[in-house]
Amino acid sequence: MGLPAGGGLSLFCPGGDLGQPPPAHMGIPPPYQLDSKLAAGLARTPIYPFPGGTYPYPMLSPEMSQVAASWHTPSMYPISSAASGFRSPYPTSLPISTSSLSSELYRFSPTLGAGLGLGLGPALVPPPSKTDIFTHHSRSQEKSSGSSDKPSDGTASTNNKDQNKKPHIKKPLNAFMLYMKEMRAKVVAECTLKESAAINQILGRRWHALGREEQAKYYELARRERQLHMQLYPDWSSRANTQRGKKRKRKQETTDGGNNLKKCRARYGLDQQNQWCKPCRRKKKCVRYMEALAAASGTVHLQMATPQSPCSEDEVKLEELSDASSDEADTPLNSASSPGGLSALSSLASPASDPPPPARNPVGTNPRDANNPLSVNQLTSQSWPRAAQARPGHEVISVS
DNA sequence: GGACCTTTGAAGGCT
DNA sequence: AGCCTTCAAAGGTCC
Repeated sequence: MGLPAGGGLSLFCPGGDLGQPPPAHMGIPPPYQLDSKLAAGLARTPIYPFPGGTYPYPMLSPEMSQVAASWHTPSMYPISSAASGFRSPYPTSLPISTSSLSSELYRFSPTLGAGLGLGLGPALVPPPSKTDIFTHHSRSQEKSSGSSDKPSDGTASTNNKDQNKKPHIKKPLNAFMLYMKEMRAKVVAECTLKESAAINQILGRRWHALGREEQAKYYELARRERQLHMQLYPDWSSRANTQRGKKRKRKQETTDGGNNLKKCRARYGLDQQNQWCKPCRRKKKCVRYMEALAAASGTVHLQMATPQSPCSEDEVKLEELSDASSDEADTPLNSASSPGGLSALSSLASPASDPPPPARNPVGTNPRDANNPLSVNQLTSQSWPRAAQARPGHEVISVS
């Protein structure tokens, strides 16, 4: 990678000195610093030409808010009808007390967001899209429930059908999902990107670049989302979704130890597809990774790097990972300029699935990271969190 | 038609 | 208690 490793670019999460830390559940990360590698990674991807790796457009710009607000007038969000085209997250045929819940249905109400002082209400209620036109359960539900035949039709009949079929009640959106929904269109428009995977990477970075206050808004919205969801579906639990017979993803069905991650993509990124193995180019199982797994033979010795700083530890981890992959490819993962490296770094610098307390230690100094002896799974999971997520079998990176 | 990718966060299960 | 897994959204891509 010919990218400058340095550049002196460091990204600081603003708002580090906010007087009122958000609730622990909000998972607001502490001010984090991305090292030069990550900075380079942020700036690297030619398909995401953000100057300096940062997104040049402000969050929730007035135009955006106005445009978004114009999408929904109060009449557009009848709770009992999705015929307006607004994508209701909840089956509209449910007995919802609009009087009691109207203030809670911020996703249905353009005013609640503003009432919260969040300025996000409109953004959470984007105009209907082709897949977004019917319900919160636009895709998988339509797929699973077969209700996609007439998504834009009146909801009453369709919902009755869904009710008969015990419609799939989706999880409430978390803060990041809300943020994604709001910002995706902008990113798509500005980057002329359409692939969600790439867009989500950008959104993930931008999410971390958000200030605490900005993130707090989304956490608050997510919290209300959950509250509303609980009110609407008191008996619902996320487990119900997993038990509804919904088809598991293929990667989870595989019995290859869950080690079917597309490693080349993660390691080399979209801009280095020439480094990918052939199966990866065809979105198949990564043979390199499978070979590495076979070579690893299940014994791994990942030594915990002495965390001098989050960045240095990230670098060490990346070097370890690059060492682990050195037998698979010529280009190690030391530049962090690939989405994989960036992903790893970005995830390392993120609260990820471990929402930190407001005063959470930086990655690597977190008691969970340093004080506790890390298992291989832990370390690999931290190094490649999403990869670990996609690997039920907890793939092991051989470093020894 | 469905899985996959990719992101973060929430929740539940498991150890 | 802590870790792990799954699923939320999105749309292009591949099989």
